[in-house]
Amino acid sequence: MTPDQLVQLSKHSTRRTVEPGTELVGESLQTKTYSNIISGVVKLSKMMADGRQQIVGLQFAPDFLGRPFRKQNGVSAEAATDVKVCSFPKAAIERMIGEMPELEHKLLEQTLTELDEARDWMLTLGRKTAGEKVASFLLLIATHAFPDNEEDWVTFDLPMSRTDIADFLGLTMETVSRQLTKLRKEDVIRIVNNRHVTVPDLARLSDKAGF
Amino acid sequence: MTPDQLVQLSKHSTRRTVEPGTELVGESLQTKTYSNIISGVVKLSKMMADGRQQIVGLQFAPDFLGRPFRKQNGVSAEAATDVKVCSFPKAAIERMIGEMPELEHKLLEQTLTELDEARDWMLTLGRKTAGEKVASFLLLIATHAFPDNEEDWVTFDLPMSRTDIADFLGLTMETVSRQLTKLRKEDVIRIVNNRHVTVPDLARLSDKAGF
DNA sequence: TGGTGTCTTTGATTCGGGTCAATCTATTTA
DNA sequence: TAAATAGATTGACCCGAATCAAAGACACCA
Repeated sequence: MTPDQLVQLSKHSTRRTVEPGTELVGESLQTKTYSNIISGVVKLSKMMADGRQQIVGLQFAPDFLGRPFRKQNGVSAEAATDVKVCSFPKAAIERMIGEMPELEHKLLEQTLTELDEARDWMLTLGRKTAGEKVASFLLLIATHAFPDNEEDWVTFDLPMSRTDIADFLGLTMETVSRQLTKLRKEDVIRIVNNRHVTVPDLARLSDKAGF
Repeated sequence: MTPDQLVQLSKHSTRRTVEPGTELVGESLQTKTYSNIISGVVKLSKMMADGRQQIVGLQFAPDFLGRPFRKQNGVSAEAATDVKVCSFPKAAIERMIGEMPELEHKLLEQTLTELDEARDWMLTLGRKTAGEKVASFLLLIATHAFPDNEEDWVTFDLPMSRTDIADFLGLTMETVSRQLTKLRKEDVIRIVNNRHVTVPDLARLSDKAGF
């Protein structure tokens, strides 16, 4: 959004910081607010009746969180890391959208981006091997953590646990762990402290991801 | 869209009917037009360098086809059945969107619907078994073919081949065939002529799909 | 200092779906 | 009517990832 729009919005806004695991949008509960992510990572997930879970998207700052004009379609949003959000009442947003067409346009742009990302991920889920999936995940985090990184290497913290990664990739925890070990042994990545990852050569990781 | 909007659009439109297999939006080629699907089914797919393919969405009448304000993100669109489309030049649409905010709103609505469907499918791809995947596919076609069917049974034609179904479900042709046979033996479905399917009890199919 | 719980890694085994190959069924063509 | 072709089914076997189980690593706290 433009600074102008943000100023307008901030009049009705409340800020808060939440811990990993906090439910931001309940699966069925009617949320009365929309939010902007200031910092941190939010995971969107769906669950089957028997408990099988699939993470269907990750949202990074400065994404918008919430569904104007829609009930939530069985998706729940939960903080993956510490997350700072800025929330406004549903009514305020919907009124503002009516007044400012650009706002709706921005929303369309973000939704189209999310749709593209969802479809990319469908290819990953449906057609890639476990090794390619894990590499794809690392690449996704690497590029989103530093969107305009120009170097051929990166270093970053994984925003989630092995179990969450598995739920994002349609694998088990054990398989994720084994594939990470494999990438580590091939020196495609280095890991310290289970969470901190260094990728010395992004092109090599990209190869492993199937591109 | 409203009849009014459609009349406006039709002034610049051209209609055509294409055969199954026709490429409607090339993966990289800059398409100059947007289209409305009048009838038929269009499949959207992504392909990896080595030929692995994933169908990432199906579009039915009266969906809109094309990406305003966007380059195509490596997705190609191809007629699955005979398809009637109504196309307009890119410039005409983008001008009209500027003039009529409702049009952009409609577009946002459709995009949100597609996003929900994509995320539902991610759960199917990532977490369901082969049997559940095939049942989910049949259910998807059944509900889209007759969106406001009130009966507990349906009968319809599959809009695509076993290979296409496999590419949609992240399976092989052979596995799709085996699972269809299994459902047939359990009398969850009946198939004549490879394409024509009857579902005598939608609730039972729904169970098989994992709901 | 040691204990407790959580997360991760590693190992052994199993199994669902893939691969390869043969057969069947329809439709088209001669 | 037969031959050719394309799509679908079925069978035998194999492999990648799941499952089950144990051990390691680390933080937190008594």
